[in-house]
Amino acid sequence: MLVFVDSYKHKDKHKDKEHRHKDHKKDKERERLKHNSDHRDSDKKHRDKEKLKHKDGSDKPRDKDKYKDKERRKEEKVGKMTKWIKKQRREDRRKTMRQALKIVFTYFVYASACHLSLKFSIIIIIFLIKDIKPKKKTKDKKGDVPDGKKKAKKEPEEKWKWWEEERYTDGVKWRFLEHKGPVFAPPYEPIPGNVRFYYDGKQMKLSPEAEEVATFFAKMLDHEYTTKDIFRKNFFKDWRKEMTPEEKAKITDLSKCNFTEMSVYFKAQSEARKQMSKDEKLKIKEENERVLQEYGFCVMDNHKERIANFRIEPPGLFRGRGDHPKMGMLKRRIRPEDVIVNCSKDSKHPKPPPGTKWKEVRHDNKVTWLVSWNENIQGSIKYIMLNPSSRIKGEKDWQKYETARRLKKCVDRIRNQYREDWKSKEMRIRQRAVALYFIDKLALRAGNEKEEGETADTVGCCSLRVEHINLYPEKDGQEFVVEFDFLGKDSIRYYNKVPVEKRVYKNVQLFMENKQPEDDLFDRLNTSILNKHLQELMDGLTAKVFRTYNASITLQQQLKELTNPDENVPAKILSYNRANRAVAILCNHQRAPPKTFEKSMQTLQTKIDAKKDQLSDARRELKSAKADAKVRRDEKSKRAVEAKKKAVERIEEQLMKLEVQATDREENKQIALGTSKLNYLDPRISVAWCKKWEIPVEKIYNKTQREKFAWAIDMADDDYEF
DNA sequence: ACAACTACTTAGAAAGGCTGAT
DNA sequence: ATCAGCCTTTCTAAGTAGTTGT
Repeated sequence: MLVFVDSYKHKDKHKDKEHRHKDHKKDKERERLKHNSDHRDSDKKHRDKEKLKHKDGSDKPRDKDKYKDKERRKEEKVGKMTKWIKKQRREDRRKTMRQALKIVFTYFVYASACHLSLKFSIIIIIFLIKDIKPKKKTKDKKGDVPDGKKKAKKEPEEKWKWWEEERYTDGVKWRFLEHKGPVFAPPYEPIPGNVRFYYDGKQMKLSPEAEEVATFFAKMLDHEYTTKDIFRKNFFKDWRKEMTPEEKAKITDLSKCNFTEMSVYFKAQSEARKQMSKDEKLKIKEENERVLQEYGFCVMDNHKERIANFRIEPPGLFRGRGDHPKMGMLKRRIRPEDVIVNCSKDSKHPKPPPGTKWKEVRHDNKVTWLVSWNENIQGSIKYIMLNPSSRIKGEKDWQKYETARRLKKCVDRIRNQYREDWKSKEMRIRQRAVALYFIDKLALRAGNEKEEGETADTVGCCSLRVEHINLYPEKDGQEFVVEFDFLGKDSIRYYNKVPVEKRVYKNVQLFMENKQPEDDLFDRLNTSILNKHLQELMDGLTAKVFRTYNASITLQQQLKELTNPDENVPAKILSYNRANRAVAILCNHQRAPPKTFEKSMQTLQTKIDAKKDQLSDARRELKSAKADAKVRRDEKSKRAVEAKKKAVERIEEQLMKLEVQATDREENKQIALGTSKLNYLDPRISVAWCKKWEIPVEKIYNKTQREKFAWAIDMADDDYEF
């Protein structure tokens, strides 16, 4: 909670903006509440309470220019907004009119065909038209949506700026929560009779239960998973559990099972799906949209918020990452009876599908999830939660970066501290200090201990084993080199050779003494000891804060270093990507090189070559035009020279762009930028950079990312310092 | 002190779908 | 109109870290 005191101080200069904004907003709120007058009394009470909370804050003198500038920007915005709203209303009226005309027309066609009387017709028409408008109103009421959201498919007229409101401080996550519950996986559709399964060369009809599990395997037949022993063993064991006694008796060897017809059938199905007509595709799209509108949103504290994963995971075969001991196991189908629903007491509770019951309905506002269920592979709990653009996720994200910024203020002290601790008499303190040094310097993850045999064998810092490191007194001209080679999260390999300080080197040497390769390097340390220590050094400090801090500070430094003010926009963006890349490398965010990488690189090179040819042609033409102009000395040839010059410049620029693109892509071959961008880089750094160099923020963040980082885009100025 | 449980963030792969070239 | 190639979205596994119970 203390975290926010800080951030609020920082926000002082935004405050006047907030106030003006709020008045405007209040009016809107009032209007909306009028519309929703029948919507839950208690809810309204909360809102009133909330409103009271927001009234505090004082006006402090501040930088005049900035103030003016902001005001101007805001006015522009508001002006645009009203224009937009008006336009929407106009369009709505037109739409209504068109709708009415259509109904009348349709009716008349029908009426004349049926020879109905005019009087009767008029009554009917009046009735029909009357129905157009009220219908909309009921819709608005129901969804608790600021109107315009549904009518206009584009952006709703004004996004809720939750970051300008006060937060809950008492561990309460919400006061009101209403949703429709999860969407369940569609029931199993048996395959047609002509798609057969063979056991030991003979056709065999499977019971629906066994057949369903067989199809899971058949769908994965092309994947190398299905060739792995553990996968096959786990699958077969779980499959047999679904078989009838007869099937069980007969099917005893997986290698005698022939799933090819099923596999071919599913491939044909997906092919057919691709070949569907536009109309059919549109229909599916519309249906998906309908489901999204119904189940994809919830109401949390008076605001409609997007849900991240409203669909319950369908049954299938578990696919772990890396060498997972449980790969191939059957992930069972989740039924309403497995599901716990969380919502507020005074909300309209979601209904379980007809004839079913929820496992439980609870009203716990100390948590953020809407739905949970137990998963059968690891025995863990799965949740349905909100989208990253939601208040509840955004606040937390913002808070995360504020904690990292607080670390920035005391990181020197902490670094000095752990350097001191390398000399400690106590082994546990030295281990702690060395581990922390690695976490800080190399951005390693904390490394919780894991239950053996339950998951793939991966490690983080605290769980490193002797076998994961090698020591070299000297390597490649550097002294005291530690070589790391281990599998980290998602079984991604971490390989790095780092020269370290002598003291660290000696310590590691000592930690490794008299140990087997499979022994823990830090035998006196675990994540909870480390985090407890960190907590003492700074409120809210944990191991992962170092990753966030180092990632963000690296981005900021790299941007300062790499951005060349004289370069054009694409070149600046390349610099941004390079800064981003430096972070991704630090955090070891890797990806499998795209399957089409070589090819796409080649086509790009072809394009570059073609562009080069084009450029030399253009240059030649320019030369001859110049020569021509020298001889002729008339207006026309002069103009021709100018035109050629322009053409050359244009082509030069295009070539530049392509070359930049090629460099960017090549450097990005095995590196994934997305993860750091989404989870480690304070978005305000990027936003500030964009503003400073007048780069449209869309060049850096796509639509989803802009939604997630709306708070940062709104509040960061060009001079923001992490 | 620790193990087990819970809640939430971080992660890469795969699927989906858009777009510009042909 | 089609299709490849790319970016976006979805999916859900795999982490971190706090809490609870023994």
